[in-house]
Amino acid sequence: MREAENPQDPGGPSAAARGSYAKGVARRQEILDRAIEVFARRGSEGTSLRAIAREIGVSHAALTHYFSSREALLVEVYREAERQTHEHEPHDPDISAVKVMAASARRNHTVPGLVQLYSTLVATALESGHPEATRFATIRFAQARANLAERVRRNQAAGLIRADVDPGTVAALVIAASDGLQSQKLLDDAAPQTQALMLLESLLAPPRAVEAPPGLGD
Amino acid sequence: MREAENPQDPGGPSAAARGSYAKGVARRQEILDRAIEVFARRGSEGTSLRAIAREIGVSHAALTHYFSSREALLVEVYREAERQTHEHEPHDPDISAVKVMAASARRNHTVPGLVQLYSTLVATALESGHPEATRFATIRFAQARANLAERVRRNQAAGLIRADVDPGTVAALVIAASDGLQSQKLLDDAAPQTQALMLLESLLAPPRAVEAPPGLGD
DNA sequence: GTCTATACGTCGATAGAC
DNA sequence: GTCTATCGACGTATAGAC
Repeated sequence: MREAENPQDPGGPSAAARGSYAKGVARRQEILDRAIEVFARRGSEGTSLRAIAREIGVSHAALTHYFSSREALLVEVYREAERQTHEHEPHDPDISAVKVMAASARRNHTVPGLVQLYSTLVATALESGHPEATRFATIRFAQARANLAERVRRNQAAGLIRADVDPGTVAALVIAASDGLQSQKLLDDAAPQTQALMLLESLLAPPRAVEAPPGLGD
Repeated sequence: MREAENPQDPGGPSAAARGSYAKGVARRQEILDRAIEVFARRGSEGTSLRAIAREIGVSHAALTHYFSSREALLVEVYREAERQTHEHEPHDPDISAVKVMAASARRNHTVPGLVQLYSTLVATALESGHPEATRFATIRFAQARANLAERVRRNQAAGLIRADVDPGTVAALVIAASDGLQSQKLLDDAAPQTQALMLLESLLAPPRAVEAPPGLGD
């Protein structure tokens, strides 16, 4: 998803392997880590390039040496924060698609500012003229749908999800529900986020498990 | 989903609140109408206070005479645009909750920039320090959930929706799915927005209609 | 390669003249 | 009621120090 078109955008692991950028990569990583803290601590008041730089103790211009724009930095901050919270994840291939998204939502909720940042990035991506956010969100949705659809197929083979639904459609629905519920929950803590996801899970279960006692259906 | 609680006032200046300045109210409405056009025509490049004012032909300071802040103007523009697209709506009380949201989504999609504006407002509302956007989004979600839950109850009484699901939870799920799918669709026109909503509709239908051939179940 | 200093144009908000 | 003027903060761009 990234290409190293210029020296300030190492992106991939190959940049570190080159050796001469080792310090720069480390510094870049440090900036990212500090930026995540700033986001968590200051929320929407820490999102400006100058505010982040101020808290880190460098000039705002220095940040543009490592990130091509504020938007690119925001995208990287989100990616890194999410990577860190997801990295010690058990990934059982037979957990249901809804449960995977619910667990992801629960983890995201533990990082202050992360859901807000995600929401901002998606909103930015919808506007024209913001190629970095747009690329981020487009790729993210495409990957999420593909991964989740594959999981739905496995779930169907395992009898966890009814067989008469299209995996790609289920994936889009589950992602939309999870995203939308996270926003509702943030605005109103009483919003039934978990219940709604559990409801979706039960609706997607094979019919006999939900509505008829065993031995009657077939 | 829609409400017409107070079309000309929330957060607004004293002119509208006092009600005695008919010309001021008319001017305010004119500004709103022109602003909607600007949004549709210029998208994300027309959202600044100064850009809107430039297109309308006044100074940006003039806009702050009618709207307490850019954010308040944006909220009013969204409300007004939605009101205009929803106003000749048939509102059959027995249309399913999902169909209502699907129809709303379809209408919103016909107004350029409207979904983007909504997404921006919600993202802004999630950040602290933006009381006008936060109030807008909070009220909107609360009202939408209440209205939709009531509709779900009617749908259940009419046998359109299975009786063993909680109306409030269904409402939150349907709203989240609809919102999330609109974003996905805007980023990738191939996203199965309609199919996913139809899938949700069918999953919410009473079980016997979906999963067992007649004469077997009961 | 890393970073500071500086400048440019735009932004939302506000004060005060007419 | 609307303007002009001005403020501080923003993202971006560039020159050049080390």
